[in-house]
Amino acid sequence: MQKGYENTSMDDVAERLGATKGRVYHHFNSKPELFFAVYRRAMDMLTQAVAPAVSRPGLAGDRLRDMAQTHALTLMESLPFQRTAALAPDLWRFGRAAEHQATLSDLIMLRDIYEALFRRVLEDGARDGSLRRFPEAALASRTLLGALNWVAVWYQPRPGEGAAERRTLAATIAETVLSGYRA
Amino acid sequence: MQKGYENTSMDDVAERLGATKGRVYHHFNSKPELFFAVYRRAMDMLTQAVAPAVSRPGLAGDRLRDMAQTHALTLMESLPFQRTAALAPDLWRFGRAAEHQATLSDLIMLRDIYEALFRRVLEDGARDGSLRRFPEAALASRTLLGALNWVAVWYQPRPGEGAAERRTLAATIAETVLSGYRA
DNA sequence: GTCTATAAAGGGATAGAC
DNA sequence: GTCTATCCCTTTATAGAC
Repeated sequence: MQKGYENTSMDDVAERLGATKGRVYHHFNSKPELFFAVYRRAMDMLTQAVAPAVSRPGLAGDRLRDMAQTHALTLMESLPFQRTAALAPDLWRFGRAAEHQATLSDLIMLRDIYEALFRRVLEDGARDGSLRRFPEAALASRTLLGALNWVAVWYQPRPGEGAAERRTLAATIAETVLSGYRA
Repeated sequence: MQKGYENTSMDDVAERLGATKGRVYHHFNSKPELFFAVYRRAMDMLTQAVAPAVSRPGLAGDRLRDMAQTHALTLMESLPFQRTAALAPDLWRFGRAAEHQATLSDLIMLRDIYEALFRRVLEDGARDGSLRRFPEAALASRTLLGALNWVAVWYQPRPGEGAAERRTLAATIAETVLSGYRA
């Protein structure tokens, strides 16, 4: 999170653990695999937090607001994982080595599945009338997730900030994005 | 744009030019300075394209829509610069070396000034009634720019796409973001 | 499971010829 | 202004002791 993937050496990782590289390499075969584990966990946390709202009964507009709010909140509460993942949106840059292809496809699938949750609710909303009807749901879900994911980059906990403040912030973000900027 | 900053060697850059490193180093003192030049040009293109709409007469809501649309269009039409810049939002990761501090502060200032253009119009809109009133204009401008900048990551020209299609896409994006997702 | 020591490779940067 | 040749450091990864 602090220096980015490329500028963090395995020695840096070990030092943070108060150990040496041997320990790290005992648990992770390579530096990319360590990153992949971080990325996967970031996605897992998001999916587990957000999925319940997808299929809950009620208007799609309300579900989408809950999803957006939960997404923002989860970013804030697992920031080291989420910022690391958010700063590497170009996952394919690892793709040169054939050994990583399978893992990469898997992670990209996780991300696609996650984005599809939002697309689905957007489409639900077009049907039940609680959300606008977009010519391309993919475009709408991308701008929505773009606004939300950017939180992982700029968010920094304020001194003394607690869970309640974070929830309020997440709610404000969700409300802003869902309702737009026009009066 | 293709491999990211860290995974692109100076030899790669030279090869793309059909030359060798000597040529590159004749024009840029170091790899970071080459990146800084790319980043600066990306910001300059955005600022020059968007600034006119900021102080134009008319409702802030209309100006903000033009700004958003122009921003998205500029991202698409100068994608190699913009994606490179967008994939390095954590500029401070270059900051270890004292020699770069001045340049970095300068670039971060450019980015802040640019974001301030959006904040200013958001505040204009709160006054003239064409935009919502936000408790924190900074938060609103960030989610707005998050949605827009994400375009630089996912956008890929479609086969045969022309300037007209791009303008339409940019307009749709701006409209989506400004008006929100609710019906 | 963790350490020390070291191998092996890559890539940023420079010197000097042309 | 560009090229060739090379230096040198960083960093990934492994071997083998404990």
